[in-house]
Amino acid sequence: MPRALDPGRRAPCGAASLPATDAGCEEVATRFRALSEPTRLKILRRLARGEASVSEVVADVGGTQANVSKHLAVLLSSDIVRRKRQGGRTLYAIADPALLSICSIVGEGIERAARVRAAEILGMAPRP
Amino acid sequence: MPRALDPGRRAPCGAASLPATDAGCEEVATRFRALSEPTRLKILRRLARGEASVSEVVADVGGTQANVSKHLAVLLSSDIVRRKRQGGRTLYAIADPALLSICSIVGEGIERAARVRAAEILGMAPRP
DNA sequence: GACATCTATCAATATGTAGTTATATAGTAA
DNA sequence: TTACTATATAACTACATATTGATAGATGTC
Repeated sequence: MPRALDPGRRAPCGAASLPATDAGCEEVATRFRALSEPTRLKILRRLARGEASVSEVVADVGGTQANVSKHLAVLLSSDIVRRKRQGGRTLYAIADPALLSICSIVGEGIERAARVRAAEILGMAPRP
Repeated sequence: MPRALDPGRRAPCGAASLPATDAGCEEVATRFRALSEPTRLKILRRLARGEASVSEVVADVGGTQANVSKHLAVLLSSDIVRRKRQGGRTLYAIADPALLSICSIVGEGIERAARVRAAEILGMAPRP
């Protein structure tokens, strides 16, 4: 049984938290791993503008068709994108709009960390 | 110059979105990669309960001290945790509370996908 | 039918990284 | 000083995966 039925169970309190179980940690880690490749983020950036076929993604992202197709398969198996056949083509689209919020939060965190680091370099708070 | 000053630039519209530049994609991917290991999520789950020394994290997460220390170094280099020396120990703490929201969103997405998959298995909509 | 296009997958290589063991470094206590 | 504890790092193995090229399968067109 490769997938648990209660993969993302979290702490009972209403606040945001990390997965409470080890199995939940593994499921969440798997999804983060799907988002941990620059090429896949570029693919998602293209799909954020609307559903697209594989060749359209290739034209936008670059690289070989085989590589893009495999990355799309990874995103599909993680339920990050969905696909449907349209004639001879396969149209991919983002399945979970919450992904965009996630990437925004991460981007903001990077900006904040960069500001902190810049302030340290400028002498406001020397590194311990 | 290993780090850009504007790593997470996003689209001008107020809505959440993916990084606009390729460099931004790589920075965001690096941070997602730091979150893509179950052991590191377990470490963060421990740190979410409060700052802790390396040996305390080892006692909670398991594994060898060397491995936990290396994972903490990965989280530190991604600005996900911060550390300070206290006598002979090193105390680690979560640097960016937004991480908890991110993990919650991912966990909810997994739950939603599991519900959809369960509904498909129960015959409501056979897989294409 | 033959042919072209689009997509998925296979095989092979190269790179990255998690884990272990052993060791080095730093701080504390005697 | 020596001894002990806590943490970081180096060397190594093993495994996962990103990438490419070749190819197979499916669909549409002639």
